[in-house]
Formats: sequence, C-alpha cells, structure tokens
Amino acid sequence: MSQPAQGTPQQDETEEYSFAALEERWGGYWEQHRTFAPLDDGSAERRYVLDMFPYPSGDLHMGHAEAFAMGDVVARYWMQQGYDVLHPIGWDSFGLPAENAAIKRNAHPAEWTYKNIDTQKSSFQRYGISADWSRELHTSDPEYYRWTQWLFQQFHAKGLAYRKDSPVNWCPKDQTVLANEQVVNGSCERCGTPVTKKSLNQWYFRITEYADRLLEDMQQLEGHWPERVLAMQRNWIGRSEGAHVDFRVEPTAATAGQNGQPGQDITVFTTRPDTLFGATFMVVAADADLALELVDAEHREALETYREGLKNVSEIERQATDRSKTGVFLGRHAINPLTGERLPMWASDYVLADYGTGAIMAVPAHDQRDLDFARTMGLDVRRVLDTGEEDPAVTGTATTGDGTLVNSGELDGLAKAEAISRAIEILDERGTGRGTVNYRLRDWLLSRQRFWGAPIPIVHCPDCGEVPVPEDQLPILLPQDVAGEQLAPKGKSPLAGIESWVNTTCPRCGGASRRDTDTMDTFVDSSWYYMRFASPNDDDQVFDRAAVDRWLPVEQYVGGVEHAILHLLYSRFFTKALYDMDLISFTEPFKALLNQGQVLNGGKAMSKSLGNGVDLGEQLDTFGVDAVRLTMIFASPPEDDVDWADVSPGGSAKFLARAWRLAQDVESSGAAPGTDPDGGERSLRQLTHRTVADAARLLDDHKFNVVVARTMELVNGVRKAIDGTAGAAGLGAGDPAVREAVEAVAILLSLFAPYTAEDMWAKLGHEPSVARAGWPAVDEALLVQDTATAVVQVKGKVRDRLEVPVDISAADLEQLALASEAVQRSLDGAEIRKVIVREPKLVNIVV
RNA sequence: GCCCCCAUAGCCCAAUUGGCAGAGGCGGGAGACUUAAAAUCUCUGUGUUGUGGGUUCGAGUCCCACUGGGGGUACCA
Repeated sequence: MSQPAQGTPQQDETEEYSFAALEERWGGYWEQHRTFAPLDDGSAERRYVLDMFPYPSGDLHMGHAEAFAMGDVVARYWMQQGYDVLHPIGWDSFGLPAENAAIKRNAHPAEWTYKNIDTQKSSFQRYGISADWSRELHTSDPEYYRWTQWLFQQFHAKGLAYRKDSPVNWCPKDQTVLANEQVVNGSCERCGTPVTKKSLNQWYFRITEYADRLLEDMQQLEGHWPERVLAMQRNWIGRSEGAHVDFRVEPTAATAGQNGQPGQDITVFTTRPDTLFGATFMVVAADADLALELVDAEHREALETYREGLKNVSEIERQATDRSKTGVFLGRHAINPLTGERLPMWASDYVLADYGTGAIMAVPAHDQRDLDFARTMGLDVRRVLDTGEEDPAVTGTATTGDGTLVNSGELDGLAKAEAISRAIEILDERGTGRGTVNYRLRDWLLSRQRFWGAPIPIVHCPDCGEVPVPEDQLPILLPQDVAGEQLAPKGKSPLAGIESWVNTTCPRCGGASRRDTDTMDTFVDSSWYYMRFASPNDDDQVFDRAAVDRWLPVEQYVGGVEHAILHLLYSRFFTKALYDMDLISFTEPFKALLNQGQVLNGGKAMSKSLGNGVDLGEQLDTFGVDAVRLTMIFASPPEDDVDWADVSPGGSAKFLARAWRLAQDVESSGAAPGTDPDGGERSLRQLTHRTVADAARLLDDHKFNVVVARTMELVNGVRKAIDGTAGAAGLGAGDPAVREAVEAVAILLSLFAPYTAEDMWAKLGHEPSVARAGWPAVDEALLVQDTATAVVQVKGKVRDRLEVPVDISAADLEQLALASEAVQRSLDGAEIRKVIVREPKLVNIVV
C-alpha cells in the first residue's frame, strides 16, 4: 500500500520508547487513512470477521478489551495474509439500562445511549481496533429498526410471528415478560430477580418449527464451534423420541348424557410407551387450562385453591427437585387404551403446562417423580419391567434401566428397546397413539412491556383485528418527547400510556385503532445485524442481497459463551427463516465461533460488590494500549479466562520496548530498506523463517498466546545476534538478516500491538501502514535443518545423542546407534530383541 | 442427579503424528551498572505431567476407573 510520504508522522531519532508518544503519533492515523475499510472490488478473497457488537454500557471495560483484542488478531492476521477483510463494528443500543437511566435522570433513553456511544467509540479508537468505522450501525437508529420492523412483518406474513395466551415468565422488577432463554436458575437473566408466572397474551416467534433444522445443521458447525456451545444448544433444543398416547376420559355424571358427548380424549407424551401397562394414574399440569376443563364439580374448589397457591411459589422453589410432591384429584378417570383400566386423574405442578402435551401417564415403578407422587398420595405402584433390582414399591426408588417386560400382556418377555417399538406398533394399529419426536425448545417470546426497543409494527383495529403496518409506513418511530416517570415500568408498556402515540387509524379500513404498545426483545435486533453490515447504509432495503452474498456468512465470529443459547440460537433461527424467504443464500450465519474467556481478578469475576474491579482506563494510562492488549493475548489461550492478578502488563511493556529498540538499532545502523536478505547471517534467518512459518500455523489454530511467546523468542534471538554473546562478536544491526528479522517482528506485532508495530515499521523506513505490509514470505530452504539430534534409547532410557544428517537412512542410523560406545556399555552384552528406528530422530533398542 | 471441559515447575502456560518433559512470561535467587536505589542488562529450572490401572519397544499425549476444579442443565415425562 503506498501512502503519500507526508502521511508519515514526524519522529525524533534519539527518543526512548514511550507508549504515550506512540499513541499520540499514530492515534487517528488509521481512521484518517481508512486503513481498515475493505476494498470489496474482487481483487482478493473476501473474509468477514466479527466481534459480537457491544451494548453501550458507559465505557469500554476489561471484558471488551479481551474480546476485541482476540477478534482483532484474526482480522489483522487475515489482512496480512492478503484477504479483503470486512471487520465492522456497531452498537446493540436498545435495552433496559438506558431506560432505567432515563427514568432516574428524567431524560430520554436516547440521550444516555448516544452519549455512552460517543465515549465508548473514542475508547475503541484509542484501543486501536482494526474496525471499519464507516459501517458503524446502531440498532436504536430508526434507519436500523425500520428494517427490524420490516423483518417482523415478513415473519408475521409467514405465520412465524403470532400471538397467544399463555403462562409466561414475568420479572417483577423489570415489569416485563422474559423468554425462556432469559430465565437463568429461575431468575431474571438481567437483574437476578426471581421470576414468576403470569398468564398473558404475547407475541412469539415460531422457532420450534425450526427445531429439527437447528439440530441437524449443527453438522456444519462441528469442529468450528466450541463443542460445549453445540452441546448446550443440543440440550436446549432437547429432542426426545417417544410416543403420543390417547386416553379416553370417562364422562362425569353431569356431562354423561350431554348432547350425547362421549367424553373427551387427552393425549400424553411419553418416552416410555413400553411401560404403558404400568401406568396407574394420570397427571395434568395444574396451571394448564386443561385441568380446569377436566375437574368435576365436587373437586373444582380444591383445584382452584391449589392453583391459587401455586402463584405464590417462585420458579426457584418450584424447580427444587427435592421438593415434596403436591396435587389434587380431579374426580375423573381415563381409560388405558391397551388395558382398558380406569386411571384416576390428578393435577400437579410437577407436570409442566408447556412441555409435551401438559399431561402425562404416570408409571410410578419406573419414574422417580411419579413414584414420589404415588407414595405421597397413596396410589398404586406396579412393576412392568424387571431390571433385577428390588421392587420400587418397597424401596421407593424407581427403576429406569433395561430388563425384561412383565405384567404387560403381549409385551411380556421383550427387552426395553423392543418393547418401545412394539408398543408404538400396537398403538398405531389401534389408532390410539403414534411414535413422535418432542422438543424441549419453546417458541421465542419476543414482546416486551418496555419502551426502549423497536415497536411492534402492528395496529389493533376493532373491525379488522391484527393489521400489519404497511412497509411504506415504516418505521413506527418511538415518541421523542417522553422522559423520566413516563417510562417507569407499570406492568404494561410505557407506550400504552402515551395516547397521542397509541391512537392511530387502521391501515386497512381507516377506522380508529390502537397501536401495539409492546416493543421487541433486543435479541431480535441482534439476530440480523451481521447481515446489515454488508450494506449498512442502504435506505431502500433491509440489506443489499448482492453485498450479503459477497460477504456472508461470517467466517469467524468472536464473543462470550454467555450467548451460547440466546443470541446464537436466535441468529441461527433468523438465518434459516430468511433463507426460506429467499432473502439470503446460506443456512448458518457463523461458520466458526471463538469464545474468549473472561477477565478475572484474584480468581473471581470482577464485580462491584466484591470490589475487585480493574479499571481499563487506568491500565491503559499506566501501561499503554499495546501492553494491555498484548497481556490479554499472551496470558492464556483465547478461550481460557485471564486472571489479572496473575499477569504482568509491565512485563509486556518491557518486551515491547525491547522489540521497538531493535527497530531503532536498525535505523541507526543506516541499513536501507529493501536489501536482499540473502547474504544475511544464516542461523538468524532460520530463526526468523521458522518463527514466521510456525506463527501462521499457530494463528490458524487460534494459539495466539504461543505466537506471542515465539515472537518474544525471536526478539531475544535478534538481540543476541546484534550484540553477540560472551564467546562471539555480534553481527551489529546492519546485517541484512537483522533487518529481515526485525521486519518480521514488526509484522507479527502488528496483530497484537498496533502502535508499537506501526512505529517500528516507520523506523525501518517503510511507508505505513504495517497493517498492510503483507505476511512475510517463508523460504522453505531455511526451514530444513541439515542435521538432527538422534536420541538413542535402550529400554526407553536415553543413552546417547548423535548428530546425524536429516536424510540418514534407517539402516545407517541403526548402525551408528549400535556402534555407540555409551549404548554398548548399557547393553552390556544383553541380547537385542528388537530395534525401533524413527529416522532421523530416534533409535530405541529393546533387549 | 445428568452432560461437557480441565489438571505439566511457586504462578500463568508451551510441548504437529505417541518418540529427549520446557519455548515464552511472572515471581524467586545470583551478578553487572550505581555512592546507594530504581530502571536496564546478564546468569539461574530435577518435576510422582492430579491418583491408580491398561495398551505400547516407548504415554504429558491413547483407553478405563477414581480424585480435585470449572462450566452447562435439571420435576422436560
């Protein structure tokens, strides 16, 4: 890359290393010269690397510093390799903290948000991230959320966005509903408040329709995503094979004759149809409507009391597995379709309304929960599978293993797996059941009763019902003139209280209507931002298809593991849905994923309550950007946590100064850039080329910490080569091999320490930017060693070392080894049974 | 409870396919420079590779069990 010479900042030749001076000298340079904007002209292979975009929380912190240092290594490495790299950055700028801040300060959330972004952006720029700022986007900009709303309309048109009444997770503090994925250990993922259940009418995305594809397409990600993330998603989707079984419910006395109704069927899901003969009662979820429908008049009051009581039980209590079982009898019976037996029907909270069908057949002998319930309520326990263990009715421990079916009619004698398939066949033949696959995944609850998010672009018309706002009327803008208390959570969306905003006309009939007052979960915003980066300023469409086709999918995504089943699952769902709408041509958004570790202090996550936070700004002021970045990278492998108490940014700074002085030495030696390194000192050249070759392999494997170590080794080697050692005079800094080595150091360092690398590059007499210097060419001839050290072992113990030519034959090496005096001595005349030769490095003699 | 990951020097961590356990850093120790110190530089590394077993000529590396640590998930029928 040729930049005009006047673009090179001035420097003083006698200076000492000072990170502050370097940051001053090069700060703004890359931005001004658009060093990191992709060419997008087809002249080089395109690659898209992306860090999970940040929420503008106030300022950059240690966690950002770690994550973005990692992503930047990948981006800068690829740039050096000659790829046309797209490395954009933007802001996940909708969300609750802005709203809470606005309430506190009697302001509009936008004010706080965009002020934070200003601060944080300048911190990012100081941090030297190789981002293309011309593509910066904010999810809270109308230019962005217009297309979030547009996408919602597409989902709505396809039936993938819908409303339903359902018991939902409710955060009493944030006064809003939460998606299943946002409930962590029964508490709100955001604020930690115990979550309660509330029955509400809410918007959902039909992600369950994609459950099988979300599972199957993980094949594409195998080996490129961390295994544990894939495992977490697999668990979350929770595929389980089993059967639906229909049970006829006996009519009650009251309903028996009614309109000749034969009574209703209820269907249960079970993974154990083989135990059907062992079912002794039925349980329906107490909080499901089904319970109310089924209960007879005599037991209705008891059920209602029970349901009332459940409201006071928090999710945390409810989930405690050692909690004793409770429930009420419904006064009804169901008929076992295989045996004709009458089974009493109960309602309990240990059956979940929104898993399976919300009702189960209980087989207490072979399911611990059912057994606990049976023992509490005094219900029958019947063993139908002999596992050789003692009778569960006696021990109180259900047997769930394999064995032989008993007391099960024609299933008798079969093993578990055979019995399962046979039972499904029988149910099928009789039309009272069928094999099925059930998923744990629920639909994604996307509406939120909060202000600072994208309004759901729907109008509720008394005549036309639910009417989508037409495309040409998007975006539905958030009101501007609201602040403070108006935004306070009241259990319904703050937008509902702003009459001038709510009241509108129906786009279909023109009659008076009301807008939907909920806003979208911010995970909707982040489910497609990586696509928008391909054409962030396109005002006419959600994105430019051609640009998306050119750049996506993302080649390398970098971010924290905390999004394993939130953002990452949602984004995968969006990608598949958009693929089905023929908006994009790929089915997985992120080809590879790197989870960086956390930054800890003293073995614990930094937190205000522990008072162990480390202020990034202070670290940067004390040690400089480069030293902090280098420390993040060097401390441990990228996916491991970094404990700030264990690392030494001071050591990193020292190393950078050493490296930088090498460039200064070369500069003072007067050696001109562009000299042919061919005449240079060979062993230093070998070190340089070996280091560069290994670095590429290590970078491909994301072993960034090792690359830093190897760079340190090279720096040490160059220093020694220049100064010489006690025994030998040095080369001085003028040797072409020294220049070659120091240039390699500058390029390697450009991935981790951009300011130092840039300054070294300038000292070496090159035009900026070092970021575009190109990866050093490796001379294969310098990688091969002429001789190798062969280890000679006797019985696995090292007895001698031989310097041998690398291309020595096995036979020659064996002979040399056997001729060794040390070997003969340790053999001591023993009989040689076998000689293993791995030329040129090893001989093992077995006696 | 179930699933996954990890364990190498005082500490953070390296060690292509099984082949000499040590690259790099921190800390420690010794020394040089200094009146002294800081800074800088030089020198300095023997350890049950968590434990026990197995496979192999050979195991940090592969297999099994266990221990310790971390993470995920949990009335999911």
